[in-house]
Amino acid sequence: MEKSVETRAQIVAAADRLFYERGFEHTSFTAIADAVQISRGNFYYYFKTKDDILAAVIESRLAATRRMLQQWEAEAPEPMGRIRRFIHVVLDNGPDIRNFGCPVGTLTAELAKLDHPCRPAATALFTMFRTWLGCQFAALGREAEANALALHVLAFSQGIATLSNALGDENFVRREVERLEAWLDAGASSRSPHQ
Amino acid sequence: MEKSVETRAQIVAAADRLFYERGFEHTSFTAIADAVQISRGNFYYYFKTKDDILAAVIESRLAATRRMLQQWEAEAPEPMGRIRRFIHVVLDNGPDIRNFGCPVGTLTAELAKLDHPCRPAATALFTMFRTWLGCQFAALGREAEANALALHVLAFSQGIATLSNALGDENFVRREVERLEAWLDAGASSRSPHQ
DNA sequence: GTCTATAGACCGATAGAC
DNA sequence: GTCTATCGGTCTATAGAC
Repeated sequence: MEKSVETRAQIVAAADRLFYERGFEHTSFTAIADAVQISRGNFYYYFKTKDDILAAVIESRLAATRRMLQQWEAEAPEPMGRIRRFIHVVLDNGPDIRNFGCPVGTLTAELAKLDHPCRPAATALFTMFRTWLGCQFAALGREAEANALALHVLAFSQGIATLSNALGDENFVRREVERLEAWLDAGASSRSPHQ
Repeated sequence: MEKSVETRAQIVAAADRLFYERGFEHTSFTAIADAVQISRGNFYYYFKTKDDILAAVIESRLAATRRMLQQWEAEAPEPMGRIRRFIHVVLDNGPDIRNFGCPVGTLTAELAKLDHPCRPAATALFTMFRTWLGCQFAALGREAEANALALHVLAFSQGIATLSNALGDENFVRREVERLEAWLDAGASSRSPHQ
């Protein structure tokens, strides 16, 4: 029983990475099974369909994101520092994003095109960030616009990730991160700096 | 001969749309042939491999983009109006972007994950917009930062498109477009409005 | 009779599913 | 480990215009 839990986790971890690097559809059962070094027969003991794996991967990402946000909260007690933490993700994960884009953005885009049943679950990843960012802006006394500000930060980051992936220009990423930080700093001190 | 050119164009048009709506990999030969109402055998008379179709589709998109930019230049003689035209695309194509994302962004992201030989060609679509936007900013007297400003507008639009597709929130799109326009207006009057 | 365009049988490989 | 469907891709046959 202990072993089965571990194997399952390994499958999810391998699928998670492969879905990110190659895309969901382009990743075959065989590729996942090979990565975990188990037979395809054994594989079906854990997951019956490919959609089941995807659901598990998304659930795992949701849990991982929740943990990451909690850690950010612990490490940065002030809302500004927390938001800055989020903004810097695109720099911290620079190489991955340059190679494969944002894991959230690219997955939701793919599932939208596939009209996949797991699409809402993937969207929940976005919502989790939005809610969290919204809370930080609310804590800054911007309750009324908290959601809009959160979405702005989210969208800005997505744009950076997309172009980083397309052009591979690290300087561009740094420049835009600075721009977003400057916007953030200006906004925290004045009431409505960017209308 | 005349007929063949027309059929070829129809194939490219159908593939273009299907690649956009369903993604490149998820679109089969059969699906394209069905859309054009020709047999699969006839299909191979025009294109030998799937990559050939993709290359033709990208080339077609490049040509279409070139035409669109020229039209914008004709319709809006001033750089500011032209840039605004670009910014408004995300509103003009609202439903498509909500359903399928940005055609350029989602294609480059997919090809990056597939490590596809056509990836550079797809990136050229981005570069075409960047160059054009850069020219407009240069015409505004911002030669030194023209490229950076162009990339900012491009990234911002990509972010809007990604979140529009993920969340389907039309109000968000309008809000962010206004924000970007405000940034543009502020930037044109002052030397360096955003650092 | 040649050339263009079309159709459809057919192939090996591999996918997901059980 | 086997099954079936479908994938991208190849091949040949043929219909009609010139």
